[in-house]
Amino acid sequence: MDNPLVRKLEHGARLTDEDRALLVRICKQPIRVPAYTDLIREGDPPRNVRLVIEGFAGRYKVLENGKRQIVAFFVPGDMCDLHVHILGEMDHNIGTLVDSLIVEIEPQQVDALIDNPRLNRALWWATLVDEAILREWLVNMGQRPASAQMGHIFCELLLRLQVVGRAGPDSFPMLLTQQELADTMGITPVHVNRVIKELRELGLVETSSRRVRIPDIRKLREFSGFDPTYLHLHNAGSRKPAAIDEAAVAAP
Amino acid sequence: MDNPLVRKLEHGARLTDEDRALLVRICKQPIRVPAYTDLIREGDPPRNVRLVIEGFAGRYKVLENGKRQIVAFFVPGDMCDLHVHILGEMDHNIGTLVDSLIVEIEPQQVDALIDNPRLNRALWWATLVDEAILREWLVNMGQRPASAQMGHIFCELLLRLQVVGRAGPDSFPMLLTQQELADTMGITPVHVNRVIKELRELGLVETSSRRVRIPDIRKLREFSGFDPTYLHLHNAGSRKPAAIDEAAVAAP
DNA sequence: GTTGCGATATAACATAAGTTAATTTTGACG
DNA sequence: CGTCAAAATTAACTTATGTTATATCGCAAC
Repeated sequence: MDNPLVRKLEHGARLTDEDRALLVRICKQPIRVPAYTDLIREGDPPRNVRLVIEGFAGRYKVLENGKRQIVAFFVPGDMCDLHVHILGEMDHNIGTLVDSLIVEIEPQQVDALIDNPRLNRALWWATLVDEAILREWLVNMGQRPASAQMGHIFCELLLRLQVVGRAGPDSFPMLLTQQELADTMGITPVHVNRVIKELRELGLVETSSRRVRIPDIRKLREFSGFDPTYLHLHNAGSRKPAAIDEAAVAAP
Repeated sequence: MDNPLVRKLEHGARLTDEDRALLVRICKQPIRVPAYTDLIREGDPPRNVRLVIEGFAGRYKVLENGKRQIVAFFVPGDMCDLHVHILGEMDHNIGTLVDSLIVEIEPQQVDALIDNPRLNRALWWATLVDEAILREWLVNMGQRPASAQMGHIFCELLLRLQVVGRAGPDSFPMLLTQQELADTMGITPVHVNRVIKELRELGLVETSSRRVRIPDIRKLREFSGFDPTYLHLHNAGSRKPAAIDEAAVAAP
């Protein structure tokens, strides 16, 4: 089972084979979307729900002065709010950051999902985790120096990508440019570069081409103040899927 | 009708008199809670849902080094996540910031709410708006200088308090200390003070004791980049309650 | 393999915000 | 009305991050 949506939602509820089959059915026929393509823009009426199958996308807002803030990442298995249609107007953009495979979920498919109590629970879990991530990003920006903030983002990405089988035990593909990391962290690209250099010199991360390796996740977690509790991967209502490096999720 | 929950949710869905009566019934017998009292702590299993009737509360996280980040305000009419119980463990604290009146909502009351389609829609609306506020705070911290960030927070508070009838046409009670504003903005209290001084000198805000007055909301909005769209107060599925100063919500 | 361009890297300098430490104001209480 | 502690204010100095500019790298297209 390599469906990222199934892999992710296993953490939110105990699913049956039928539940999984329904999820897999929904992921049929993803659309190929090039990098830097907006799926939906600020001001639009919310259309279909989008799900990332492969690739990388982000939510972002652009200010009057042209500055951009990325407020969330979408990795495989992540979808935008199931209930956006309740809001009359998008207040932010969602766009791909790399070439991606995207599924459009139609309203009646959404209904099929939320009419299923286990899937409904799993989807609520995903919503609550998305909010928790937003809160943690706020803590990250508000209280941590840029170096720790950078390390924290790397820890989070490693774990989230491991959950859906898109990362190795100590490394993950880094498809974002330093400019995009800067727009995520609220700092300049020059400073992103300085800070990555610092992490490299401290032996906390290694960067080869398009990949980040974390030789000792415990050290980087300590350095960054990363506590994975907020990702709620050890949820009571779920089984505990394997394939996540235990050091990455262990209680501090 | 002075029930803040009803006033708020009118913006999320068209309610019937019965819906309102149910909401009012739920708000019976609030508990008096002194300032600086935690309602729930990080690590706790989520208990009852909490609703603020009067006063002011906040969500916050505390770091190892003692630093605190406030990640959300609760004004009258705001409640914490209806479905927290899905998560096994709180990943943040919720506590009062001033003397408050709080309602504890029991699970069967929560069920009564979400079994009502209009209220369910209104509560989903509130959830989505809470997320939108988090995103806007992230933009605020990441991309705006502290002075604009401060102004933005004042604009948001004025509007949110007006919605529930707790603010005048151009002013609202400021019950937070500068330390608390600092913990919200991710800056030091000294800098909060500098920045408020700047806003005062620019004629953008006036502070008398325990109150913020905004003589020209248009100017402060412009200065702060505040666009109230993210609060989704002009929602298609709702009526448009009066009592909000139109300059505060008007499209930019 | 060369070319070209975006991404990364680095340097030198500028500034917003942090730190520490007084001083003054405010408001609760006797 | 006077006392006191917490909050607000201000000053002087330090530092993290921003700005601008230039140089190098890496990879895709030829």
